Amino acid sequence: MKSCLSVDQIRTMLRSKGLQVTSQRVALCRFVLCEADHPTVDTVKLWAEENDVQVSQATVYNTLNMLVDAGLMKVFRFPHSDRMVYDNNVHHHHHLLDEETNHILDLEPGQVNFYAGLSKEWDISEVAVFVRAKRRSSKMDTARQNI
Amino acid sequence: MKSCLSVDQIRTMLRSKGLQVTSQRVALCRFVLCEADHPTVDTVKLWAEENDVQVSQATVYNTLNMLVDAGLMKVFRFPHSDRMVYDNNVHHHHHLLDEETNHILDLEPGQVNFYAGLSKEWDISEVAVFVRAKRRSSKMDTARQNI
DNA sequence: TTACCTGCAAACTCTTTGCACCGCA
DNA sequence: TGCGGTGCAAAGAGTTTGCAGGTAA
Repeated sequence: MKSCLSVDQIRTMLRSKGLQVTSQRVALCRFVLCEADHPTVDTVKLWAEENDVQVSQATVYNTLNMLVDAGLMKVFRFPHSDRMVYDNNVHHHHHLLDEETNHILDLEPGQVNFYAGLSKEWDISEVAVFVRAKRRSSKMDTARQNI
Repeated sequence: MKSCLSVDQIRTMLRSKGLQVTSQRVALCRFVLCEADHPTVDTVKLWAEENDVQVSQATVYNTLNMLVDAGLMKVFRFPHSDRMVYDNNVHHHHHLLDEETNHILDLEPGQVNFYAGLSKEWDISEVAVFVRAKRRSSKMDTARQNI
């Protein structure tokens, strides 16, 4: 999760991308670029209602998709859900689903080592790894698994 | 892709799962369990129309979901599409999307080696790997990549 | 002032469900 | 004949779009 951005930083960021600054956009950006963790449209709409940010569902969709188009967020469709999931981590990474809380955690590429025995005729452009797991204890270590 | 099943084999298979045998089910099973390659409901409905198999869209959905419930197929939701994708390979495996044809190919677990540097507190229950790739030549070899 | 953003509602897409009819056993 | 499968249509869920009015620059 990124450290929180000020309103001015958000305004500057939007302008630098050629996007108009509106109160709804600033409010949503502060939430989805800083506070929120893999939000869906529902999460964002609910947050807005609870924080007296007046915004319609359509504007939530439009704003999130605008941020994706501007390269400030990514959007994913995961196997466990039929909702679009937005992510303020725009770098290449993978995902882990905590099966108990249904929360998504980012896995940095360095945490995942992958070897594909593919024919060289295949030019891999992207690999997406989605791990489902449950927490069991707190010992730090690494685990090797064949999948 | 499995070798094709006879009508009698399909009837026997359905009965052994306690499922009633109907002409629509036999026809759809022959297609989705043998011929079809990662079909969606649309693919199946289109095939039915082109092959004079009279079946409604609802029955296609119901039949495919019945086969999934019976353990004869799996269903996936992939990142590149908002459609359910059905698969007659019910064993654990991964997927490769041919970005040019949009076809899905199965990757057997042995083709994919995966090492996750997770804390031991995580008990991994499933790993799904989704590879996007383009074909480039025909030399057989293996490729190592960090993801 | 003008371009474009917002809110609302309706449209759209994909999937599921309800119900009368029909077919398998 | 009876259970349950089928077809049709409608309902649901999630997302996108069209348009009138409002706001930023």
